[in-house]
Amino acid sequence: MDRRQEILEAATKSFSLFGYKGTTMEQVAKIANVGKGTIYTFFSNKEEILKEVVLSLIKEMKVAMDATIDTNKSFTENGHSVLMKMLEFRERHVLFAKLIEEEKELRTPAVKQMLQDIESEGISYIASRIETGMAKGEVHECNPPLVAYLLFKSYLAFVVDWQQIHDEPMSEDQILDIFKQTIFRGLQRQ
Amino acid sequence: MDRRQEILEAATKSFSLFGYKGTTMEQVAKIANVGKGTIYTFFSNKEEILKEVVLSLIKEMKVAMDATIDTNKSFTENGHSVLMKMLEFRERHVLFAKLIEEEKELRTPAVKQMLQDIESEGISYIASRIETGMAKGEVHECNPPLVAYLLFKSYLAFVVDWQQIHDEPMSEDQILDIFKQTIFRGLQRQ
DNA sequence: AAATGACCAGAAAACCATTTCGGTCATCTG
DNA sequence: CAGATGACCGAAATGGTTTTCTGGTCATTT
Repeated sequence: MDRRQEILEAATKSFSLFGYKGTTMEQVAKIANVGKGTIYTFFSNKEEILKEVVLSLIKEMKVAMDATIDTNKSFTENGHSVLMKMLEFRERHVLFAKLIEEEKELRTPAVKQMLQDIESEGISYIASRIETGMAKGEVHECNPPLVAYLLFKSYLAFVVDWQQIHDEPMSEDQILDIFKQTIFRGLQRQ
Repeated sequence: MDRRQEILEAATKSFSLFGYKGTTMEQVAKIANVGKGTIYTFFSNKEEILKEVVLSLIKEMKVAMDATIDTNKSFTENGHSVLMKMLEFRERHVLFAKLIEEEKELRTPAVKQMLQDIESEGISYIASRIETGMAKGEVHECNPPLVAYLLFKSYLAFVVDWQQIHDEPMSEDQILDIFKQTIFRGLQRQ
């Protein structure tokens, strides 16, 4: 198998297990069964590896979001599902969750940047959903990236922030309700 | 003038200047022109002083929000003004800004708690506005605390988070637009 | 009776010796 | 001789020890 790929997989494993900071190049080399120097013939530095690993992560996330979309369902239903899937992915995907933890605890700048990139990709995805909704006439004229940003941050607030203050997490039904009563109702045409 | 009040004012000054952690009891005593021991005849400990100081801060914030409300204006207009005022207060009020900075940099637990309390008071205030809007029939039936939470978090996202990624802050007009097109439209009756 | 500041114990800071790690490159090997 | 390797380097992180600082107390003073 090609060495470049082996290194990427080794790095993914190690990042998932020990985080970015907690991963040493020696460690990656050992898992990938290559010498440390070999890594540097494929990648210019540790951060480049993280970038590439995160690129796959983003692809995975998009696949997961694509899978939730049902063309027969309404914009609201699909929008809700996609946003919930994105946030589920956030906490279930081992590497993703590890990076979030690391950003919170260690504040590793490289990790912060990566998380922003992932977030921004997620928001773009939502924006494209809004655009198709607009094209279909299901959704009012609006600025899709802004509305996508609003939706993402709002969902994040209810799914993630909420349970950090209140004892129990909000149920998905409750979340759907509140958004149907507010943002989705505002977006819906007529 | 009464010593208790002097101590509170001294503490407010010092907290504003040096933050909670950066303030020593000796410092407060000196500014208040009392002996250190005297402080403990009025307050059981440092944290109690912070709590009391924050109580005034909350009062100030409520006064500022009350002042923006114009009973002739619509729910949307008032809601927007109140939320913007709250966020303006957040960054303009010296002590408030200092506490936010301290929470971000030092993560002082006592400060985190205080900020949560302030936030929760702000949200309650919005919730009460929504209730009166509902009573007037201007706003759809809904769960005011949840909607208030949504509004607060969304405004925070556009006012605070936005400019941490994008180069320039979003203009108030843009913010009003996006909310008119989404949440406020969803809330508005007919 | 109220105020005070010297005092104490534990927390934080400062210091520094030692280790670790990302990245390089002279050497090796197939 | 092209590609792989790991010993090596300087910078950064770690950890352990000493010193300083600070919240809170309380015997003494006013």
